[in-house]
Amino acid sequence: MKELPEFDSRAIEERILDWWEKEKIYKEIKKAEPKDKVWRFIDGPPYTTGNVHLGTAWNKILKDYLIRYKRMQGFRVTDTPGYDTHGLPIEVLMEQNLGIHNKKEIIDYGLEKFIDKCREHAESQIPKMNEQFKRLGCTFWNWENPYITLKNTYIQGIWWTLKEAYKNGLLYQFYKPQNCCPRCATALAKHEFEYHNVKDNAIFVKFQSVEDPKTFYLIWTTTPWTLVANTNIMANPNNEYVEMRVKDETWIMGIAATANLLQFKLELARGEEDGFDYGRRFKGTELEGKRYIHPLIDEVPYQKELEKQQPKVHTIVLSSEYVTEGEGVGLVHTAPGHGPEDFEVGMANNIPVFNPVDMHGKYTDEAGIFEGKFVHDTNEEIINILKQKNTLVYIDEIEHEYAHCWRCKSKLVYRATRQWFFKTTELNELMLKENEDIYWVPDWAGHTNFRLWLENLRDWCISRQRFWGIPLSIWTCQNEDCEHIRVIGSAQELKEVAGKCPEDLHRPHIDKVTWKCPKCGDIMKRIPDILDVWLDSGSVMWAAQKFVDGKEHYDTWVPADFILEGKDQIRGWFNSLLCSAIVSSKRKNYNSCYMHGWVQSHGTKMSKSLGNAIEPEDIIRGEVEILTEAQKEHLRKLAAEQSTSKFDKTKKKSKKKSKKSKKKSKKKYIKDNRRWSNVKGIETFRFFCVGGTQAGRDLNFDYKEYVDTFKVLNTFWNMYLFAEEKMNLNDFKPSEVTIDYKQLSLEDKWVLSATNTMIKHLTELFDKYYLPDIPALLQNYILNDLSRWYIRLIRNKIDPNMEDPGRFQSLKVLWTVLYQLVLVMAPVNPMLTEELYQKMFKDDLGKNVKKSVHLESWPDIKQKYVDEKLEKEMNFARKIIDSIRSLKMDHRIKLRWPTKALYIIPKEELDELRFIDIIQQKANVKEVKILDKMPKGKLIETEISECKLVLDLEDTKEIQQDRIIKDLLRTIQYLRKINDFNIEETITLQLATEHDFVFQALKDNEELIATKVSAEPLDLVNGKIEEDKSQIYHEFHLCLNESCYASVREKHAKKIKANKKKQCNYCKNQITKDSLGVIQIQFSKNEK
RNA sequence: GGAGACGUAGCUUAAAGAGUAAAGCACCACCCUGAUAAGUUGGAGAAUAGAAGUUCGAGUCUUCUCGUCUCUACCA
Repeated sequence: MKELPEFDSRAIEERILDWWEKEKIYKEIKKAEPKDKVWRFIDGPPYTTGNVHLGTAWNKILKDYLIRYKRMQGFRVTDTPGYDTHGLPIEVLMEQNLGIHNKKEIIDYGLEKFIDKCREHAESQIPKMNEQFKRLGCTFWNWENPYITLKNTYIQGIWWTLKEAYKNGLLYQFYKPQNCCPRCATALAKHEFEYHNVKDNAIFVKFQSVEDPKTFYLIWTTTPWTLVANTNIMANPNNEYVEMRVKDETWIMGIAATANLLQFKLELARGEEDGFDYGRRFKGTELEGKRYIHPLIDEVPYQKELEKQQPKVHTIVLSSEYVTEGEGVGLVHTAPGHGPEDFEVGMANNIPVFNPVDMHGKYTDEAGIFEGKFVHDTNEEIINILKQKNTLVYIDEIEHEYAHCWRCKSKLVYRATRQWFFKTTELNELMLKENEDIYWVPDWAGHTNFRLWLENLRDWCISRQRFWGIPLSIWTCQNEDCEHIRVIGSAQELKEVAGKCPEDLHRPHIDKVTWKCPKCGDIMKRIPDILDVWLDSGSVMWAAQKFVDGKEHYDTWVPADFILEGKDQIRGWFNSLLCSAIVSSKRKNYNSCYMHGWVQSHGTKMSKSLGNAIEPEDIIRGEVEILTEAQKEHLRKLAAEQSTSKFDKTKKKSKKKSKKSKKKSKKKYIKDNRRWSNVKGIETFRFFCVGGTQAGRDLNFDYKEYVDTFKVLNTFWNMYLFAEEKMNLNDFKPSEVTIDYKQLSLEDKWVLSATNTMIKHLTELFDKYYLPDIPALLQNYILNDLSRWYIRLIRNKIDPNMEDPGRFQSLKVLWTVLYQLVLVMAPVNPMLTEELYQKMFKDDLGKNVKKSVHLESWPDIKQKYVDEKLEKEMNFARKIIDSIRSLKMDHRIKLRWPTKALYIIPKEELDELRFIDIIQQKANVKEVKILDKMPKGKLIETEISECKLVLDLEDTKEIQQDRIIKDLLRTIQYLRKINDFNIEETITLQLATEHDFVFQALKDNEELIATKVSAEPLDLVNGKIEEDKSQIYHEFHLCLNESCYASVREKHAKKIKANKKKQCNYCKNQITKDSLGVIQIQFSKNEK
């Protein structure tokens, strides 16, 4: 057994991490893992941002728990971490770095150069992140060989998905409106939308009737720019419409909308000449086929072309589905190029899809005078034109949620484009069915949240018009009439078909691969699109599985036993995983799934712009900002403001405010640095973050709570320090003592039982993946069962001076339970437990010893030690002790003062009471008796549910002496302590008193005193001594009334000496100068 | 617009099925203490966001209101 260091978590962690590295422990772990028994875990790949924030840390730590646990349970664990490397985030970052603003500039810069930059960036972030993850204690992962989505092998795995989906008839191309990001110039899928509140102008416009120039149709829109592409008006065949007289015109609108628009918005009076009147009412069906004049027909000449192409253009069409009564004006402006519903109705009526907007959100030449303008900037111009034409009826301001790009936060534009889709709607039922079979923690994550998401799933748009991503392996014939399509499933296949395949499968190299169409002889070219990044990680199950049977062979993939991610992955990874698996293989690819929430700080989301982000390094360095309640409140307000103002340019004031507060909160400070200066390192966070919240809920990183956790680990560590010290003092050799169960004391038996029970519960929690309950269970065991109870019980016994014959058995039991605890704590706190294992246990484990605690197995539950009855009895004993302490306190009897007897009077039959000794010791009574009726005497009593508890306060000489000696001992110990005497240092002690009874008490307990305070020699004086200034001198006072002998506190003694009256706490009599006894204490340190 | 939540002491969280509203931290007092930034006992502190209903009985079930959050949408 080696000496343990003081608890400095950070220093210990760093030393252990080095040691693991140096000793190559990970290699040994992999070597020791079995071949067959596999626990298949798949890591959801974080994006290569280069920075591991607290949420990512939490995520990895939770995973690390289970990896370590399952390993101890004898599984081979798939521990390959992953990195997501493709997609817009890096492209956007590279654009910023290069000072580029759009796609065209990227092409000008050079596609190859740009993609190389992206790759370079992604690859450069990985080693950084590896190190950050390792520092969290997530060390024994396959960091040297993570799966990375940009690798060729990985890309081929995705190609396999595409090919399988195509074979299954689930990959198709379609032309329809999609939300597109104008800045990134690509289509986006629905999991890439971010909704934010924006203010827009909503306008009421009147469309002139062709049949009657004084008749107008009223429509309402929040996106004036889509009027350019308007082709129709929709009416609900079942709704009621009305011909309103408005001044000298006839306006046609839904009856439900009239009052709102005319009376309240336009403030017209009913019946007045310049007001309005109700006219003929009729059903929507009557409106079908009515022609109107497009309000921008002069500005957008192409509209005339459309009319020629299809006479139904610029007429009213019917839709009962998409026109509701309550909203707008009952007639709906329809632009099939700019809205899915418009598109659908357009298709049903054979209306051409007019989309005069390009990928960048700019009007094309088909938009006439608007050509080249950005759509969101054109709203105002269009409004002005409409005003001039006198067709604008009213402008309203409306606040609504609008979709933005998840990456660059641009407002999206709905426009028709040709995209590739997975036909996930067709497989919806299968997905729901497969989802039912997934074991979710918490249950509602899967069976409510994810189910709802799946129920609303639409076809997945997988194509993106970007550069940095996996190229779609789809080649089409350039001859438009031919329509030949070839989907490629691997590099090998490409080589066979095209005769060549580039080294690097990314763009632009892959774009150069072409071949002759086998059907028509024209050229087969790859479509220029790349894939939605989400498909990258969705295919990990087979794409990361590089070789099976020595070659790429994807369709043998095995579902993951377990995955674990945050709640944002409902729409993200959980979704893309299941979709990819169903589309390619029609089965699910994960069997159980744990979902956690987000890390919050001070009740709000952590964000850099709010200045409340806490990084793992802050925690490791112990520099976490503590906010006052007022500051927290301010933060919450700020967060609320920011979420609305971010996308609303009108609120500039609040932005300024937030800058100010940023400055304020940037200053990191620690409240009472001295007190918490040890709260450093990551182990406290590892313990805290799992139990900090329930599964699926957000983790509120509250500093106080976090520090609370530190106290648990501090006690945990000190417990080992204490045990190690006692074992060494006793010259105890664990390997030389075997536990003889029959010989054990009851408390030893109890702690063995309690330990095994705890391990049993713990194992159940781990197996059910109820992670958040784990720390609470450990904490309760560490604090309540070991530190505050068992160790206290055996403290006297294992004191080497007491030479108790049972002490070696107890020490062995202590050693055993502490060893078990190290094992079960190893997944939670891998570094601290490693230190303990190395220093305290390794030398005594004999031939079973392992090089590292992480090569050990999870402890078996020793059923022979489990004694439920004993545990119950102990609980009962503790209950009695608590009640007695409370009773003594009520009567101002110090616990230190012994009492003659405790009588237990049962209400009904009691179970056996085997812990009489412990009750006697802890309640400090001379004897415990079980009686069936109240005895007589000087008694006080209390009651618990099982029995009556009675204390007999009758004094004996022994009790009186004890009252003096116990308090005296404590006083001397205290004096030693405050004067910085070490435990092993001895003193020369003089005790003097003039009072005979007190002197006799000292005399009778001479040996005890000498031992307890290490006095060699001890000199007892029956009389007075002179104070020696060179020594430590103290006067101990006591009450001499009626043989009370209770100690009197120093401040009270002073008052009594000054002739003030004071009542004795114990005997309640007045103490005067005469009845105040004194013991003079004088001592000095002995030279060695 | 739709859906899912959430609101319990100053703070952080508990309370299957309806049955006296817990615990930890913080606070106050007393006690204890030679492993412990530890511990004991007690105190103070919540009409469980508000209102109504069902019930012998509601933090728990129902409805509404207020507040907070998340997800989602074809807001024309």
